[in-house]
Amino acid sequence: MGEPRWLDEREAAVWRAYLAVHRELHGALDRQLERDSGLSNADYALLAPLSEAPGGVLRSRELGRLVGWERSRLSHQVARMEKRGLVVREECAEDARGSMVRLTAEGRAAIESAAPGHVATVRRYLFDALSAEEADLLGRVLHRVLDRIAADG
Amino acid sequence: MGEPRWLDEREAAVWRAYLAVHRELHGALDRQLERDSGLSNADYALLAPLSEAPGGVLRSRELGRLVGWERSRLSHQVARMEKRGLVVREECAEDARGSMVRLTAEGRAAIESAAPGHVATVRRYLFDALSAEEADLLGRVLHRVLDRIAADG
DNA sequence: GCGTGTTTGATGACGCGTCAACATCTTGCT
DNA sequence: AGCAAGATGTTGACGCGTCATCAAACACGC
Repeated sequence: MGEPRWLDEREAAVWRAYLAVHRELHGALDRQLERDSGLSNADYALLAPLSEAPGGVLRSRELGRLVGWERSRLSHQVARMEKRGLVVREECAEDARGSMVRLTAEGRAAIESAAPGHVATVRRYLFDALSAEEADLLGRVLHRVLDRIAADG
Repeated sequence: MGEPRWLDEREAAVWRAYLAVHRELHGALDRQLERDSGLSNADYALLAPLSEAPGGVLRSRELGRLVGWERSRLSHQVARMEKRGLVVREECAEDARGSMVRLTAEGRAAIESAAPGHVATVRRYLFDALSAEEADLLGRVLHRVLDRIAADG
């Protein structure tokens, strides 16, 4: 870390644009979800995999793996959602340490009412702005970045 | 919003990769800053423009404009940073409503010690993974997305 | 001058996210 | 069996971010 290579003007502009997109897109999605169905991004992130799981039930660990969250974050979010009746926690039969997270009828109704608008927003702001080739390239670049971060640990 | 066009598998994969990059990159930068200099991403975001401003002073409104934050967020963050001695708030001479945010010596020392490692991390995880052409394309795509979001309001 | 509407900023409440500490259970080694 | 080590989840504290609300001060028309 002796002599850093600073970002040149092009790179700095890309970085600022990335930060701005992060901020604006996250904000827009959050506002759209909240307005249309009273859900947050965090709610949606958990409801989506739960709604696709057989029976609407997932082991907590598996849910965490699917969304890429650590245990504490997941536990807090599930606690908030349980308080609002979107999910319930149940004991895990195979492993007494574990806990199962089950979608309630209310939770399923919420995700089903929220999904179309959410997807439409992602499409309008992101994919409608990209050609198919650009989307593919973006995907490749993103995976490359993920690999580099994962390689460090 | 009657019949939504769902994301196809390629698009869904790109979207998941975007969310993952967002999560991992933000986390990696946050950990690196915290470890190396006791700063957070939010601290860094404010210290950077302040350190480049003449005299290390900026009007609150201007600082908010530079980082793209709303007033409340900025006010909270400046309050936290003032408590830790990184900045001080002063009255604004030209406009009695306003407030000036001034970098302290401690704040300047913090940003100067943090910057090389922060830039190195951004470079290692993002720009070292991209060719120059890819970085340019990414910049164009990001600006297009920003324009679409801004167009909606 | 005097209202009226706008701009600037601060604050409290609440949800989100991380870290450290903890409790409990499983696994595997001896 | 017994014990150490690891896995799974929860909790409390604290920083981050948004929204709604408030207060103070400017701007502008009258």
